[in-house]
Amino acid sequence: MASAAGVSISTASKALNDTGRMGAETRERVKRIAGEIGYRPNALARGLLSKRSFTIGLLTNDTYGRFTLPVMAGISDALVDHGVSVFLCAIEDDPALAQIHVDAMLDKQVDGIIATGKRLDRRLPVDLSNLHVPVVYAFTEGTQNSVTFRSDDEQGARLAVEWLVKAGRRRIAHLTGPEEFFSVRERAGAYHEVAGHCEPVLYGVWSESWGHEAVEQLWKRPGEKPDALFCGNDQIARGAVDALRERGVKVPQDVSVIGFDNWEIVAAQTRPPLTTVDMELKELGRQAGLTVLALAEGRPVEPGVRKLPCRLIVRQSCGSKAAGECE
Amino acid sequence: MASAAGVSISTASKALNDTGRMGAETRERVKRIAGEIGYRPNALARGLLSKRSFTIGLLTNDTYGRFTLPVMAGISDALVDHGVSVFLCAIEDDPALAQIHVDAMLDKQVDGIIATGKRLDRRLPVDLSNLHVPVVYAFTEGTQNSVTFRSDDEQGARLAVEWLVKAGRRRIAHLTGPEEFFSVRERAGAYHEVAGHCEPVLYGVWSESWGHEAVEQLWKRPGEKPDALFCGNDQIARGAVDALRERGVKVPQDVSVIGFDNWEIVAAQTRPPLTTVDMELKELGRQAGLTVLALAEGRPVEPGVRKLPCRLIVRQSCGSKAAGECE
DNA sequence: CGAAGTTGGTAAAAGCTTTTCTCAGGCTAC
DNA sequence: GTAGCCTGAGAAAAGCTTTTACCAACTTCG
Repeated sequence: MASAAGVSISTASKALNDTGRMGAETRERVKRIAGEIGYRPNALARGLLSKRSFTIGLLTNDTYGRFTLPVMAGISDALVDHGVSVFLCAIEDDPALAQIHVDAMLDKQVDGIIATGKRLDRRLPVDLSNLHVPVVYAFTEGTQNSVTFRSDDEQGARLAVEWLVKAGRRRIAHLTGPEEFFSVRERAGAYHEVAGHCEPVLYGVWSESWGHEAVEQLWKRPGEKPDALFCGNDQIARGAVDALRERGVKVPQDVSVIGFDNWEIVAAQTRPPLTTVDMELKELGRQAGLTVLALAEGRPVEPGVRKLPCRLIVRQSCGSKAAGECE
Repeated sequence: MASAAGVSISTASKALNDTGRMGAETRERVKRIAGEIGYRPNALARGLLSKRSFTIGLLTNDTYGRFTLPVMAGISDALVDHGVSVFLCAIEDDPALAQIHVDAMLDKQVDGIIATGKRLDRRLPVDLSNLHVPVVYAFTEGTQNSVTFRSDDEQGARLAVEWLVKAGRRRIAHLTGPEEFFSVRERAGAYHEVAGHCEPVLYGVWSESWGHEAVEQLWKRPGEKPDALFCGNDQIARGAVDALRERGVKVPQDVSVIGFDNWEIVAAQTRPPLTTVDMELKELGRQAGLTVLALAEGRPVEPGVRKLPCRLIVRQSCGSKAAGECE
């Protein structure tokens, strides 16, 4: 114990926390000795008293970590300065497992829970609505009166299509995932608003092979071919780019392609590298982290859904305006 | 408090923990009431006394999560039954950040730490050798007298090359990553042992474009072309397969290709899907978790490096023996 | 010089469990 | 009938911090 090294016991606490009255010299001495012997207060004991464990839980059903990892990075980034550590709990759509993890976190007196997933329109398989700790939802559907952070897919899609239009493209097709996904419908809606109904929307699945196949379908049709493809995610875009290359269609000279997600492993390795929409998941995580912290500290937070803007990542699959490759 | 509902205070503890002497009827009653009011003991208070927090830390510098996520899944899988939760700390090769996370974990009295990374021959940028909690290394280089789990890359490579040989391939080339990687040298060594020195080893970088370029190099050379490629990872393999397709070389009919890592997003989306070597990282995580738990409980564990066997995942890029496609 | 205020520090309680000790009452046995 | 034992349950301590209350000594002022 640090106090043994110094002179007292409760004085040590006050010295280290800069509270209470005491001689400046005593305070300094205690601090110095504490530093020398590497004293660090026991967070368990502290938490027992303060009702704050400086710990939060991150619950996710995203096994691949495609969405969870950036969110986690943002949370951790925002909270490490506040001394908060994060329990990561991967529940694989298994309600029983989810409940076990939630119980374990509550037992450990987490200050709050962030729920995240892989889909904006699905709930985690566990009810978090009546916990006595704050819950924030990020990239998953929240409950009534909760705080939910999500990407603004409509704005992201608009960004992409407007970029294509500005580049002079007029026959912009949209290849995307299953229509039952909320974000698919949102992105398609924005696409229609900006591009009109000149080209069809092709719904499919989230895979490269679907992107490949969709291009086959489009190019087999009679009449003019699209001069741009806005794809629902990077995998579809990659499949599309591969299919175009095999057909001898040049990207970006003949056709511009834009993806969605900015999943580097896919987007950056495509030839040419994909221009794509980044959902800024790290920023989303950062805000979710700060919000759950605010709630844990009792600061008021307005409930509701916060849409965070996406950002266009320009690579070579579309060419840059500056370089004039899109023209 | 549960005791208020029941009759006493310390009796409640004994009832719930099945310790001490007391009437069977009392014990049952306390348990029943505890269940009814949903009483759950405070893990902080319990940990303060027992010196066990039922919490461990996972330290990683693998930002993508390619290696960390499966390891984490294994750890969590093994430890959730024991009531242990996991702090995930992503340090990005930043010693200061790493130290902050380690300190935070120690403050929170973690029962142990698992260090993991993205490379077998690199240390994390923080010294964990003299902590007063057990440390286990998984997929990263450990310290003297530590327990380290790693994949048996030699055995994995042998598995792959033997499979090619059994399939009748004789001119097996090896495209791989930078020679300074320990696992690259180990895999190349095993390759040489099994395949002889019939074909060269092409060292490069861990990217698709290198796989692509390596195939160009090989096929530009005069003389017979390889009839199989053993690639250092799935990305290289994917680049190679793409290059072969563009040259009109059929996979797996003309050339068999095997990758390494079984990174599903790459391996399964390649056309044809890649046969590849899986390092069984989840199992590795499971064992690391059980080991750190054993150490935390004071059970003796032999120090040293444990190599875990890899497994061959057969997809279509090599054809299966059974289907006779490799012949 | 005595009363009031200031200063520097300690003692104690609280937070929640678990474990050990103690105690009161009922029982057995001599 | 009483000494000793067993049983069931409560009291208390420990684990580590923080906070509040308190106390002794010293200073200041009338």
